[in-house]
Order: sequence, then C-alpha cells, then structure tokens
Amino acid sequence: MKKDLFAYINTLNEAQKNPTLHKDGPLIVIAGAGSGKTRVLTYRIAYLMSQGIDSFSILALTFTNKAAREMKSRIADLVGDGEAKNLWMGTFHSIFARILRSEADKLGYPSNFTIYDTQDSDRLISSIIKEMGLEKDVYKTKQVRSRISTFKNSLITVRAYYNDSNLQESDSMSRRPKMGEIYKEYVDRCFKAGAMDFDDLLLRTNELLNRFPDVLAKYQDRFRYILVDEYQDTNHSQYLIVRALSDKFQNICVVGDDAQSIYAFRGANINNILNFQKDYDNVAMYRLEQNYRSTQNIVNAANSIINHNETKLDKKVWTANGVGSKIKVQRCPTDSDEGRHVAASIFDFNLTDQRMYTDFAILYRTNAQSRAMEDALRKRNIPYKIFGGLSFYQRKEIKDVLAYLRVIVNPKDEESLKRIINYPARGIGQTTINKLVVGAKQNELSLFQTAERAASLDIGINSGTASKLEQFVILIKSLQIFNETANAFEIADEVTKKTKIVSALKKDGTPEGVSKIENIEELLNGIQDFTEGQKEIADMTGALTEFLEDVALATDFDNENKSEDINRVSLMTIHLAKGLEFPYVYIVGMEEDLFPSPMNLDSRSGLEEERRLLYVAITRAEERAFLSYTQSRYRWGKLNSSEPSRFIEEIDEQYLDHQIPKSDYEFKPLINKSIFGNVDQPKKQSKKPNSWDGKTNKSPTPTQLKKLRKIESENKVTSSSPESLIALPIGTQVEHQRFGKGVVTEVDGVGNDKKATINFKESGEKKLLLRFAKLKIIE
DNA sequence: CCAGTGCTGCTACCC
DNA sequence: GCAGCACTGG
Repeated sequence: MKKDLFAYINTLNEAQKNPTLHKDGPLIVIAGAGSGKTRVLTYRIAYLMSQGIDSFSILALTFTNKAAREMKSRIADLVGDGEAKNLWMGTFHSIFARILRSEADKLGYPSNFTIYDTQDSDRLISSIIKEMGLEKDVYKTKQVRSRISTFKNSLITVRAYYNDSNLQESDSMSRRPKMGEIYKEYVDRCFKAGAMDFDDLLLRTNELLNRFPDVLAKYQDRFRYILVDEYQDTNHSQYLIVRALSDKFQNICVVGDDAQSIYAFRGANINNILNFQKDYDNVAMYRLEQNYRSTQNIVNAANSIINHNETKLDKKVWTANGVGSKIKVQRCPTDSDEGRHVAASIFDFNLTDQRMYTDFAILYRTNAQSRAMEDALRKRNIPYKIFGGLSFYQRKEIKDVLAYLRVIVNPKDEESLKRIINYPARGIGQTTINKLVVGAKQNELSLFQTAERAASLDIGINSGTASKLEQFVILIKSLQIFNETANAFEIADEVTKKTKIVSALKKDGTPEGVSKIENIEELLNGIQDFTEGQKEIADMTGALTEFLEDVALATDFDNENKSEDINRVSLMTIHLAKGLEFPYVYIVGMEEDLFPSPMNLDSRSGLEEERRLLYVAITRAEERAFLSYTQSRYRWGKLNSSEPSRFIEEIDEQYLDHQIPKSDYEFKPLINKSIFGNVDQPKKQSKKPNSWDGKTNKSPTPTQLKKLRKIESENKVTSSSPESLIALPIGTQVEHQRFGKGVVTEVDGVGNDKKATINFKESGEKKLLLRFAKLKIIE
C-alpha cells in the first residue's frame, strides 16, 4: 500500500510534491486554477496516514459536501475504505454541527436541535417585525436577515452590538433603530425553539471553544492535523475556529487561490488568505502555478483579466498544454437568440466533435438567465440539468413533510410547528396562531406546550378551537411515540399516511398535485436509501435527527448521480461552478448591469470580486470557452437594451475571436459596420464612462478597425459554405477545418437535417450535419 | 376560517 | 414573470 502511494506521489511535479510531503508546521498552498490542488490535498492526507498519523486525528474542511465526498473516496482508493472512513472530512457546517450536537448541553441546547434554513430564518424575522409593530417596508426581512448574518459571522453578539455605538448609529442612520431589538428577539426565539441557523453553527462553535477551555483542549488534541480547502472563501467566524483548533500543534495546512475568492457577499474575507503568513510562525508557502486543465489561450485570457485587479498575491499561472482555440465572443440580438446560439453551438459540437452532452456547461451570473437557455435547449431536444435555484428540499410539499419530522424530533421548533399546525387544514387559523404566540411569551412556554395547554391557559382560545388543538397535539405525540421504535423511513411513511397529506393531494387531482405527490414519494425513497445505509447501526435513536441534519445541509449537488442525470448539459451559476471543469464552457450574459453585477459596482473591491468571478468562469474551460452578450434582454418581464460588459474589453485582444450573428441559420443580419453595440439603434444617453456605448460616435481606433476587418472576412466564409454544398455528390473530395481531407460516402436527410457521411483520411468516418459543417469542396 | 384575487417587489451567490 | 403577501367576501 505504501509503495503504491509513493508511486502516485511520484507522478506529481516538484511544486506539488513539496507541500504534499511537508509534515509538521503551518503551510499555505496558493493553488492556481486547474493546478491539481485536490491531488495535493488527497495525497497529502494519505501521506500523513502512511507516516503513522492516526486517521481520527486529521480534520479536513471543504467547501461543499460534494468536495468532501469525492476527496474521501479518492483517499479510500489510496489507503483503503476502513481507514478513510475515520477521517473527519466535511464542510465547516456539517463538521461543527456534529460537534455541537455532542456538546449541546453546555450551551443550553438540546442535542437534537433543529437547523433553520434561510427560509425558516426569514419567516421568523418577518413575524418578529410584525409582532413588534414595525413597518415592513423599512425593516425588509431579507435586509434584516443579512444584517444579522453579518453580525454573527463577525462574532458580534447581541451584547457586543449594544456595546458598539458605531453599529447602532449606522442602523439608526439607515432608519432602522430597532435592529438591535430584532436581533435580540431573533436570537432568543431561535434559542427557545432549540434551533440554530447556518451562521449559528459557526458562531456557537466559537462560543463553545471560547467559553470552555477543556472542550477546546479536547478538540485541539483530537485534531492534530487540520487542512482547509478553499481558504480564500472562509469568513471571520470560520477563520477563528481554525485558529483556535490549530493553536496547539500548528499543523495547519490551508489551500486556496485568492484569485478565486468570490464569496465576499456572504462574509468571506480575502484577507484570511492574504494574511495567513502573519498568523502563524514559520509558515511554509508553496505555489502551484502549472495549470493542467486548460489550453494556453484560456489560461492567458484568464490571466489577462485578473491582471486588472490590484489586490492579489503574486502568481504566474501557465500551462504546457496546446495553444487551443481563441475564445469566441458572440453578440446576440436578444436573450432568446443567445439561447438559440448556445443551443445551436452545442448541437453542432455534439455532432462534429462527437462530444457527450456532459462535456458542456452553460454558466451565468444570475439564475434568472437560465430560462432562455432552457427554452432553446428544449427546442433542440438537448438534455440538460439545472443546478441550484430552488432545491428539492425547499419545495413546499417537501418542507411540509420535513416540518412534521422536525416537530416530532424537536417539538420546540417554532417555525416547523407554524407550518404544519394547520396543514392539512384543520381549522386552526392565523388568529389562533397569534394567540398562541402571545400566550407562549406570557407563560414562558414553547408554542407546542402552549397548544397543549390551550384549554387551561387563559389566552382567549374558545373550546372548539382548543379541541382542534388537542387533536393536533395527540397526533404529534402519537408520532413521537412511534418514532421511539421506528426507523426514519417508517416514521416518514407514517407521517404522510396519518396526516392524510398524500390522500388530500390525490383528491385535488391537478397536475401540480400529482407532481407534489411524486416529490413526496421521491423524498420517501431518499429516506429509505438513508435508512438502508444505517442498517448496521443497531441503535436507531437519533437516525431521524441525523437525516434531518443531512437534509438541512444538503445542496442540489448532493442528489446527483442518478442514471437519468448522465449525459446532460450542465446549467449553473458561476458561483456553483467553482471547482468544476468542462471541455466546453459557455459564459452568457456578458453585459453591463448584469455582469459585473450592479450591486458590486460601488466599490473597487466589489468590482474586483466580479472580475474574479469571470476568472473562475473562464478557467472552468478545458478546451473551448465562449462568451456572449445580447443587445436587448428581458428583465422583470420587460425588454431592456443592454451593452457589452466592460470585462470583454479587459481581456487581451489576442485571445479573443469576435463573431457577429450568423445570418445563415440563426439571425437576421443586423449591423454590419461595427460590433460595438447600438450603432443602428436609437440609444439612450450613455452614463457609464467605461462602456463601449460612449465610443460609438468617435471614429474607430486601430484595434477596432482590425476587429472589424476580421469580422467581415469571417462572415464571408460562413455565409458562402452552405450554398456551395447544396449539391454534394457521393465521391466529392472535401476538406473540413478540423478533420482535414475526406471523401463523401453517403448523403441523407433534407433541408436543415441534410447529413453527409464522410470518410476522413486522418480522423476516419464521421456523419456531419451540412448546415453546420464548414466543408470546402476540393476541385 | 378560508379561498380567491390583485398587488408588490424582486432576481446576485451557499452552507 | 412570478412568488409571496394582504385583502376581501363568503
């Protein structure tokens, strides 16, 4: 086994080997995009284990569950399943949720605490604002939530907030003087509900480690080796946890790329990676600069964009791969044309390059952009999968079933209780819930306890409603008793039957109802899978809690790998694409007011983050990258005109290949003079100094002229080929730009579907769609 | 209490 | 373009 491992390690380059074999003491690995950092991390962990480090004492923190799972399985390949199993590997949230469960009593929490997702938090905040009688247009739920999240991620507790006059002042200035009160009430209510939100999982871990030195010492001793992936995206709270845990042994290895820091909006602090060397003594610094993923054109184009940033570590990413093709930049009249263009291009490459659909990704800045892409792909029968957006577990019907399970496990969970107390409808309306909330506060009881005692407490609930509440309480209690002996699947199955959720949906009979039933069945299948996996564990107490935790921390990525998911084009936001790679990458919506996002335009750091986002997007591509922008786009149901993103200009011209709409098969010819936007259109006053629009009145610069000439000549090539191929007798000698010379052996299909089978000298026999294949007839 | 209707405001991003 | 919310009449 050891010998095998070293054979693997020997396949690394020197730059990769050094951090892999670095044993003790702090180290930072600055890993350029595609430079093999995952290999370094996995081999390093395997190496540590080969050196006698106990697998139980290695903690590896990743950014997604998927990354953790993949790394674990790769390590299992190296060291065997049994040993890999013992590694502590997962996201910050999942690892510390696990630790918090076992230490919960110290913080006054039940060990089966609920994890509130963003929606739960929003509902709670919104009801607090209502209860406090505040104006909802001033105290906007989402703004309040994100403010509270900022506090928590900066370790500003309620007490710290009240000790900081600056914070209070800035909230007063933004007309929200009651922010502190809302914050306090929110924290109290979460605590009383036995619930932690995502930020609490980190904040409470800090609290645990700070308040209990013995607990800190225990985990410091347990985690002798700590590794953190994607360190550039850690926030202050995560930073402090890592610092505290690694303080004793200082065997801390962080890996990241400052150029790929794209989560500042949720509190990630790029200074964590920039200042790592100041945080520990004798830090070893390693740089991985050789890119194994992409062509030279892609690497260089990406470098040229990131060079516009001021804040960055010194790094020169290069590749020994081939030069590759230039990045195509496509202008499209509208967003649906953009969709058609991308779909046509994928269709084309799928055929001519014999590519699987999984080789393609379409990346965008905002989820709303996926629709135009979907429509176009569907029209061409190209299978696709959308990642992100509303996840399975956030669907209403799923959240309803889960709410029952959550209340069974933790009856104090207020948000879940409010969800199900009248679902399916049982005559307990908003008025009653309001009375319960008030009553709970007055009597210092949980909402559930208040419901339980509704008849005896003097809270204005009449006997009719009280008996309905009693029925509901009995239902929950009987399910709780059932839960003591049943496994997670049995209890979930019982919930859907006892509550008549499914039978009610069946009666409803609408297509929506049918799809909801299917989703609930899917959920039950998932729970059954989970239960199967737990079979060897004799004691099933806590199984449901564990399932609910998995679900709370799961994302769409975690439900992949189903058979129907293979061979599909991937659609996702750029954020979601971090860490992934695809041979062909389409980056759509390269427009001002979209990318860079207007929300990030008021500061240099914001703009730099947007730039890093584009860097991430381009470096996902292995072979080909495509950029596109529209001249007008539907937003909020209205057609708005748009301008090319400033970022297109920032990419070094020599790596780009500007296209204008192809008149032959996709677009009507629009403008032949210039690619620089709205020459032919009445245009609004240009206010952005950096946009291309402002230049159109001037005569073209030499670079622009060069672009124009190139575009004109290319346009001739594309438009001439289809006509010349109308007649293509068998035996014709043809030349293809990629496959070289060949002979036509068969022609079939008509019109747009006309295909020719061609026997190429070099590449063998290929079937090509004539309207795409740029064939030249050789006389 | 509840279902239906009309209005609003938003749409970065993830654990 | 739609989801979520508030309002209203039954």
